[in-house]
Amino acid sequence: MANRRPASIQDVATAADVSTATVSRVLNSPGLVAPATTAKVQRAIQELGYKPNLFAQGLMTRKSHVLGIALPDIHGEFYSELLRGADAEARRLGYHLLVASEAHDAREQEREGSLAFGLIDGVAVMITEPNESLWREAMDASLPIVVLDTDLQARGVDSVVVDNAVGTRQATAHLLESVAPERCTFVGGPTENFDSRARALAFGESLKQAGWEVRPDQVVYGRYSVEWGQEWARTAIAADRLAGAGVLAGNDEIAFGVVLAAQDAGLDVPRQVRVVGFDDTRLASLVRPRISTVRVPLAEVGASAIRTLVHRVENREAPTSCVRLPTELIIRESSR
Amino acid sequence: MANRRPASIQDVATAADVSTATVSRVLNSPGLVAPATTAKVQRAIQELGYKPNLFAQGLMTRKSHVLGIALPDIHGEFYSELLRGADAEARRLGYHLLVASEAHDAREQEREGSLAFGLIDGVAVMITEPNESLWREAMDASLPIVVLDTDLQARGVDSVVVDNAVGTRQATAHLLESVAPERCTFVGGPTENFDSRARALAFGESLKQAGWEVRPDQVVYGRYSVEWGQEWARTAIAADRLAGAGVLAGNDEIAFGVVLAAQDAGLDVPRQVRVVGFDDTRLASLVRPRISTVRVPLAEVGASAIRTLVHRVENREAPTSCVRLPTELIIRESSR
DNA sequence: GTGAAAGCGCTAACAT
DNA sequence: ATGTTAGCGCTTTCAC
Repeated sequence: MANRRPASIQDVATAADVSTATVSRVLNSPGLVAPATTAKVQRAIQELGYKPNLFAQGLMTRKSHVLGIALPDIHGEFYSELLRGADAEARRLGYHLLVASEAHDAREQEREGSLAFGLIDGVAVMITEPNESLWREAMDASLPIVVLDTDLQARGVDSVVVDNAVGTRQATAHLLESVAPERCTFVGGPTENFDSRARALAFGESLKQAGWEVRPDQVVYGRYSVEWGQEWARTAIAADRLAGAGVLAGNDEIAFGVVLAAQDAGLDVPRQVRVVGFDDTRLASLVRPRISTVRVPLAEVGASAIRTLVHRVENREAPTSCVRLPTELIIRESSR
Repeated sequence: MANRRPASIQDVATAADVSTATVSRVLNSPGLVAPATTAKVQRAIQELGYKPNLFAQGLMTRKSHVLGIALPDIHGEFYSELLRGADAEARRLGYHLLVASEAHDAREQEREGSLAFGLIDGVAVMITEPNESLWREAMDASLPIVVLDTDLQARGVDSVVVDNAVGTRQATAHLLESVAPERCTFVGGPTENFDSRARALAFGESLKQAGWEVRPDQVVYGRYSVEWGQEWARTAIAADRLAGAGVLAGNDEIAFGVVLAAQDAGLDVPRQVRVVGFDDTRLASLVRPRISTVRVPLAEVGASAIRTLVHRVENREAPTSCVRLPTELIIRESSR
């Protein structure tokens, strides 16, 4: 408990009766040093409980093995799952993860730099809406960067995106099996949100292919919340347009909101209203009726981001990449 | 874009025609330097876009302003909310957060040290079950540490815990208003889990005060999952013991599982079965019937942990503290 | 009020 | 195969 200053490389060198360079070599380029010496050094390291000082190491190598990840929010199934995937992958690759949710104080960040730039080797930032601030900062710092949710490959930035189109098309087609195109609606999240727009677009195209030109009220935007789903559903009920309708929601929460409102109005799901969500979060499979949804491999998105970032960090000159992750319709009780 | 090596303190000193010491003072002890000089230096800093190198800084000061947080898992409403609170508070206090979920590879960790010890100024670790490994490592590193969910104040470790007893008593009393003590059951999480045990204990005591000595089958342990709730409820139904019963669940997921199983068996909640959950996660207020629950201030737990940790970091000699956060019964539809 | 100089602990040439 | 040495960029005495 009477803890002294931790052992330095010099202490080890002295104890093993070699130079600090040799100790360093044993750690960083084994094979460059004779087996006998290595053994001596290892023993000294063991005995002294030596751990390299990461600051000194970073000062020389300019690497910290810490990666930043900036998310719009850190909360909820969605981000939480993404973060889990990122964390696991980072660990697997020998890196640590520094988190930052942008939500908390937009201006505070501007001032100080939300992530410990200078300390991290690279950063994964999720950009769900047009918003230059953070990634510009990163570019300025010429820090390795990968963006989530936006394809910036053309601008020379590694990207990881979700293939919203495929899943949306599957879901829409599925809805069209039992609902006429003019009775289908996409109830999305925020207008500005990239995913929202991409899903809305694919939804519209699918209807068009089915020979129907979408009316404006068939694609609506709101928020990613249960409340918004309920809100929309209530107005639809008021206009007597929910019974017999098919709904593709922007995420599972919205879908659940629609289900709730429908049930409150005495409408049976799926018999009278068919609902499909998006993301395949836990909520969708927990509630009754279980909600059909377009599965998004959230953990894999996080993992891919980290994998891409690490590759960039260790290989600054590699060509810019864009990983596109698949989505897939999961049919449950809410739509059949 | 043709980014050169970032400006160093030396560059600034040269540009401002002062010594590096002065630049350092301007940054770290303003007031020690003349206004005119300060201005000159500030300008140079501005023009060169100078940012102190955190490694060099850390090497001298032995502080990184990075805090570690180790959670059993990073996923789900519970941890996610806790993490959110921690992140916000850390940012507020000028620190960054390095996350680590212990779940992923117990042995991997052992080898390399899961958190970047040596890089972080302190660590908050959540200990939900007896498990020495991580916190022992931290103690060895004589790193400031705060534990969550376990009161280790007596052992000289700052702690942040939740007052399970109060909420549990409230919940039990509430159940007893409409259910006989012999018909009440606590359906907990893992046996080893500290919260589980504390809640079970308080549950037992409450019944005792109501004049009833709990039977062994009135306190059961399992997992923190919907499935476990269903599982337990099904066996209770099979034994015809669920109708007319009151259930205090170890968390909201278990509670929801019980509700689901009850409904599947044609039992009405709350009329025939009264259910109270724990934690007050989003799930509890989303589903129907809305689930009564004992609210745990998760975000505040995270925030408190960080606050305590920062205090310890900046004040190593302060007396050991234990923050006890209140819990509170929230009555919703599932129990009235 | 400011400068000179000594490290913090490490890695990476360059010698040997 | 190993030792010597020169920094990496910063803070902090100690002089002036």
